[in-house]
Amino acid sequence: MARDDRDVGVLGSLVGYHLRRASGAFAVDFAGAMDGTGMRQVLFAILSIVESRPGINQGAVGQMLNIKRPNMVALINELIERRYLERIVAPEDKRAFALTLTSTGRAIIKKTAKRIQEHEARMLGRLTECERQKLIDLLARIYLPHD
Amino acid sequence: MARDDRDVGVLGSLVGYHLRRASGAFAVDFAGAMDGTGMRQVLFAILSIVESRPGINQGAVGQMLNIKRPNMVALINELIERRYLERIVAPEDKRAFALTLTSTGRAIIKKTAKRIQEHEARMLGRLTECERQKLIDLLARIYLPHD
DNA sequence: TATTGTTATACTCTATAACTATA
DNA sequence: TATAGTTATAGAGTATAACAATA
Repeated sequence: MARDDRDVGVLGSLVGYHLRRASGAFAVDFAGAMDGTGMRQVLFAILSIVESRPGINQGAVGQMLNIKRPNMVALINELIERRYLERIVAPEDKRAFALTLTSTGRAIIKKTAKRIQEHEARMLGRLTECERQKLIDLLARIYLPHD
Repeated sequence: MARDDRDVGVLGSLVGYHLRRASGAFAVDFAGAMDGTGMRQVLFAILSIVESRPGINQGAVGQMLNIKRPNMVALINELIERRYLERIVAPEDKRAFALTLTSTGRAIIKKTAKRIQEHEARMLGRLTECERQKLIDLLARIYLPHD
């Protein structure tokens, strides 16, 4: 039973509510961890995908992250302006841009990844490693299409 | 191991990323479930708390939901204009408003709560009841202050 | 015709500073 | 002086429609 001063009514039985709160808490702590770097959750996500899939185009990145194409434009421009990404016209499709990390981009990933690991450890301090794994498994089964 | 066409790099090992995606998926499906009602996650959350704690003031609601006081103003106004909430000057503190549900407010909760349960069942179709409980437990341990 | 990236636009959510009225 | 609510405002995030260049 919830402590009386935390009782939120029927809300407390809804997974969607707790997801929203936990996700918000992560976002706030993430922003704090990135203080002074200009890094944001969505920018790190894009960089991570390009690192893993060099030459990918921005539409494909957006699809993987569920970001609409018009909203990708400013995000990619921002990463280009910061010299984290390079874009060249894709040889096999002149409509698309092939994205790759610059050395500056690799450096910012390395720098921020360390802080992000600390941030994760801070947020998950009351979970065992087993629970952490189970949490990722449960979350992925919520939002990923089934196999 | 992630299917190759879903590989997002280091991102995939971060709880914060999966939380963000799962929370986003819930938000989208919630909005669809509320189609035509004008209900939103944050409005339902406020109504649920007022239902559970009649006479509460808006600052206290905001604290429970982690909503800044300036941002509460428009939300409460919206709920008042829709006749879901009433506010009276709190007898014991003339600065504050005591919030209570109207009969219309109780009706919209009843109507939407049914659809929200269906929405939750849809989103959690691949989790057992045990996993659903465990998920709430893990999420609450992430964002709630420890006892 | 369909797709990639783009522009323009609008709405929601979130955050801070400064005000008012009460305490 | 501190607190409850308010106003004004600005930055993110997110959504749709329409366009140019290319497929």
